[in-house]
Amino acid sequence: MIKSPILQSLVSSRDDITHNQEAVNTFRGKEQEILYLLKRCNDVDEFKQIHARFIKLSFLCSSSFSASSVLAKCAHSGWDNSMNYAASIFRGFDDPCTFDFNTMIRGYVNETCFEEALCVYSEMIERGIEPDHFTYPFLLKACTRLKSIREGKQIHGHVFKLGLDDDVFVQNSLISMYGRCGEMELSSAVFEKLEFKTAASWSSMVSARAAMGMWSECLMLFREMCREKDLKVEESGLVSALSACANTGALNLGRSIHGFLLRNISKLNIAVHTSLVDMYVKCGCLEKALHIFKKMESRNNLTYSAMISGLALHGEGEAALRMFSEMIQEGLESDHVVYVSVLNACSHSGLVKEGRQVFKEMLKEGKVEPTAEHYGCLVDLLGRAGLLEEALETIHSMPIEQNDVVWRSFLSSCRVHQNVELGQIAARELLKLASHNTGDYLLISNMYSQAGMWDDVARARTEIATKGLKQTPGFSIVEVKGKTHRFVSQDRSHPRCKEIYKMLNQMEWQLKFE
DNA sequence: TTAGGGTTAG
Repeated sequence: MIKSPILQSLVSSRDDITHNQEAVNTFRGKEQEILYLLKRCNDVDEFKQIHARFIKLSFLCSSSFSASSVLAKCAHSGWDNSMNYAASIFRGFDDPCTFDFNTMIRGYVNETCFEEALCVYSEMIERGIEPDHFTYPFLLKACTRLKSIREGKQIHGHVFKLGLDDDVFVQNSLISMYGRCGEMELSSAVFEKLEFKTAASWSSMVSARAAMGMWSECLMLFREMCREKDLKVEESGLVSALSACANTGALNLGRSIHGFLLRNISKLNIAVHTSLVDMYVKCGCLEKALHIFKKMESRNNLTYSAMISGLALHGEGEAALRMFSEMIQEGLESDHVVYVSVLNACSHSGLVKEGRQVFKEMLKEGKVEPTAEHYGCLVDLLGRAGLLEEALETIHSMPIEQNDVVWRSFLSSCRVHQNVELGQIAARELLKLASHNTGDYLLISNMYSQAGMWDDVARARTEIATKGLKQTPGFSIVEVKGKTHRFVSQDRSHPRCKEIYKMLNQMEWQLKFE
């Protein structure tokens, strides 16, 4: 029983056709109509049935154009297993053209099957099909995601040989590929050679630095970009810059970008809003972040995880849990990042019961596979609350590999709660996993010194010295009234150092009292 | 058919 009107129309067209020239002519006339219907079809089963009819009819006469269109429709549909089906169509082609190879590469990249995309490209080269300027942006994206710099460089060579190195899309893809693979000099070299630097070229440079966590370089480039005349600054570059502001505490610049966005873009999209929320939250303006969040027309998981982790950062664990409930009520499904944010919020607000419950529900639902991050949060939650035995049991119950972070978190809790016996277990496991980490030896040494075990302190310190390890002091940055202040651990160089440490002592005392 | 964007443990 065929319910679909589209299929009914096709069946009647097939019934009319007989194996003669008249039928062929009829089909030729129908071909465009079939392609039109195929393009409009939104359902995988419907597509498969139409495709089956298409095959039956097309042995009479089919243009490679039609076949390529069918393949493209399938490869870019986003349906479940669409690429498997697309591959079966593709394998049926005797002489796939450049467009067909591009379709397959693009399809695989969109489905995050990057290695498959590279394999299709290899086959393309082996079969002597010449790539074009559409091939490389997709392919370079695959290299970027795989961090395959070796393949990326080889492909750059092909681009050069084929004379496609003057295509602006290919150039920008190269900038992005090199930048995100950590090859900043090569990325800049491609950028500097550009005859016309477009908004996307700048954006590729800025966002690659943001993706690598090079926040100050990112902002430097962003400022340079803003000085360019006749350049229409687009949202993507601004989003990366906002991310850099968030991570460096550059509130003033973040505010300016927000102002620029409001003045120049009529309707801000969800990504821009999310980065604004994140920027305000990380720069200390929780209320402003909440205001933007509440005014948003629609929100997704990324928006919620930014807001939930923001609330956690500000010590608002219960509000973070309420936000999580709202997200579920809004019909969104929690993903692994949101769970990390929620568990983290519980951990930092001492919400042990709630955190346990969230973790239990996550396992019960089974939609999100627990990762080391989730276990890390749970161990941290239990450890901070002094439930060291339960934290240790949690580590032992992990169905995945225990990593250094989990043991470090547990060790830290053992130190805080002065349990040297369990701390020694953690220290042993940690040193097995991550050697040459100065911070770990210091953590171990501090634990022993608190317990007055001076021989063990000396052993840990000797270990640091004999291994020649050096510790980079940690720091935090805050911007107050347009001025950036950096607080480096143990730093005494500030002119008002005495007052700062007096205030810190006072705060510590008050916290202990509370 | 093509480039560039947001969230996450310790």
